[in-house]
Amino acid sequence: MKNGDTPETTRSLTLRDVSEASGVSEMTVSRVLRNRGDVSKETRKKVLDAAKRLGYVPNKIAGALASKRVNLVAVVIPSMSNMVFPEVMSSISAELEDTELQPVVGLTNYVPEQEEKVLYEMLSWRPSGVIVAGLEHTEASRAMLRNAGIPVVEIMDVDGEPIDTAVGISHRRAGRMMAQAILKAGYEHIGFLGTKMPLDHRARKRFEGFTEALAKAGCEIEDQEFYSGGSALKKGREMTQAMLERSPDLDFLYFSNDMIGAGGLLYLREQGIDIPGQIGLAGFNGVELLDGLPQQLATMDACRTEIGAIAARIIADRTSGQESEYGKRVELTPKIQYGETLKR
Amino acid sequence: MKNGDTPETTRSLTLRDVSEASGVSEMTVSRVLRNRGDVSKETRKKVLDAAKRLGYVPNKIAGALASKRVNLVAVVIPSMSNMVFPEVMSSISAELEDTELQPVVGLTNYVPEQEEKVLYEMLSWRPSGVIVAGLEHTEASRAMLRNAGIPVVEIMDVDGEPIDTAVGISHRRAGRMMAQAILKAGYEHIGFLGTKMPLDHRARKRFEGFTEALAKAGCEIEDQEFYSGGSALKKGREMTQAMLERSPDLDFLYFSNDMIGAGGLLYLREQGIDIPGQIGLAGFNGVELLDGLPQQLATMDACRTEIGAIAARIIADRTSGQESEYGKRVELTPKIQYGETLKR
DNA sequence: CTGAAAGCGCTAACAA
DNA sequence: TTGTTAGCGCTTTCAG
Repeated sequence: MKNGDTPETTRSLTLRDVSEASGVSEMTVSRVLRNRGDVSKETRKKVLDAAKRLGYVPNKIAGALASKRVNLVAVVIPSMSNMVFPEVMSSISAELEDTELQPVVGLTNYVPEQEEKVLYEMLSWRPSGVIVAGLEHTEASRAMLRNAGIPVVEIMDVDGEPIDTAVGISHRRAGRMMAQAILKAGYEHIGFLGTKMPLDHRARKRFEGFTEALAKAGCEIEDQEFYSGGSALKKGREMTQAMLERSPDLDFLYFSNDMIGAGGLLYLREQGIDIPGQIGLAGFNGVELLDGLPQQLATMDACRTEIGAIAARIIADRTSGQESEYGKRVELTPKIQYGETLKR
Repeated sequence: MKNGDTPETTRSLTLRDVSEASGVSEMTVSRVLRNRGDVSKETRKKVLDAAKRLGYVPNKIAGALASKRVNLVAVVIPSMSNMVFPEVMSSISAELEDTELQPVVGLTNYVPEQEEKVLYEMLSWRPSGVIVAGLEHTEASRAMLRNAGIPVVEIMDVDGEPIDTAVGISHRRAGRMMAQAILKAGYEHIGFLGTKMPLDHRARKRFEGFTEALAKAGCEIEDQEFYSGGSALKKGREMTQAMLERSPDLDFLYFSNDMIGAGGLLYLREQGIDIPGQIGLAGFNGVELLDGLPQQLATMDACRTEIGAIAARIIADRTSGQESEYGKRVELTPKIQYGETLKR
């Protein structure tokens, strides 16, 4: 003991070190550190003191191997750049806050093969559950998830067959709802502006639902334009300008997300165009950002916060062996927010 | 074998299962699966086939314990709600892409005690390195990090004493630079609008640098206002309105972030105020979002992308035993973007 | 209330 | 090129 308490070596401290420093068996030290079983007040104190003095940090790797319990929840999402996903992450984190569980993120960039790799990677840590965005996966991914023997919650979308449990909204229905609202308001010449992302299935489904509902009313999209990359706000501006120069008769623009919608809104106002009289606008997502624009953009809430919370809750419940109050498919209902750019 | 290949049990497959299924020793199976050592083509194939057929997913917990190597990098940041952090995350992820390393995030909500907890939690997984936002930590956190025996990179800020390595900008200097640019442009009556976050040390330092540089020129902030929560764009509007009603003589507003700056900008334009003639504006962060506003807001790039990339590189280099090209303190230089709201 | 023994699933190090 | 033997640091289980 004469050379002090600071370990000069690079080797991490072990239970054994604490055991020796406190004169208590490893087993009891372990019990104290995990608050398990009965330990006398004195031994408890001895152990805690020693652990703190040495700066002991337990090794979860070893713990997990021995106990076969890993308190991690794998969360697999496309990206961090689309504000939507950090937001679900936040709500998952919040919901898991007062459980033992800890979320761990993996990114797929919307590429199925990358998703497969990430899932493999994450499953090899034997997490307690998986939350993954979307219902579309490679067959290998589905097999992995099915065989993992842990709860799997697919989020954001319910249009499809879940592996285990799905929590989200129907994007097809969301598209349909918006189409109906637009038609009901009397708009007839509709343009669509979106992202060029064949692998964004939710955007695709919204688009399909949208055109389908229009078709049912004998209406058709008269112009459309897709972008990729760059500042969404700016793209919204540019695309709106381009589209209106090309198709000046349009009286409504449906944007696949709020940011490009906001860009279009700013542009049209600058042109002195009357919104929603001359042209109506709508976006999608209901991002908080919209509060503060000169005019409130019509949009539709994607229920991201509830989705994250419910998904996390399902994993937490199933992990702790509780009967979950949710079924195999939890469909939330997005609400249209008319804002000030869509007549009622 | 007659009951098929799909495991009905909940127990995960082990190396041993693959070993038995392929008639090759566990050790060799392990070698094949990790591409280590020489293995004959045939055995390799046998093993790979068996592994794929069974759907074997290696157990990294056991692997890590045995090899004492964990390819995780702990990334500890305040939150996901401030776009800035998902952005650094993205660049860390990208930089780590073609290494063995995998980032794992932990959130602190700007609370030092929570940071301490998160660090403890993460360190207990024995990661290969830690990237943590900021230089301010509890003494216990610093001790943990110091004793962890792994590379620790503190990011976003260099104003202070790093535990190991710091990569970022000097926010004090950033504040000073902006003050100088504003004075040089001839503005004299300056208001400050920011977030009410005593624990956001970077914002605080910018503010300090800002007022310090003003003071040196015999100038003083004439009004200030702080907000918390809500839509930043909207808050920017409201605060700007409130401040100008209170202090109509101001000729410059310095916002602590771009979103509230954008709110202010939109509001002032609606009021028909001449920017930057009558009033100048500046924000901070250089978020891409700004492209697309009716007028380009003056701001200052916080170098987030480079910071993430460099931090990740440092960890990757040190982990692979390479000599890193970076020193103990990497100070990047933010550049003022004058945009169209600050006279030159 | 405390301790001793066994082993989680894998890999390092050595042997064949 | 392949296999064998010991653990990695902890927890489970069972005995005191």
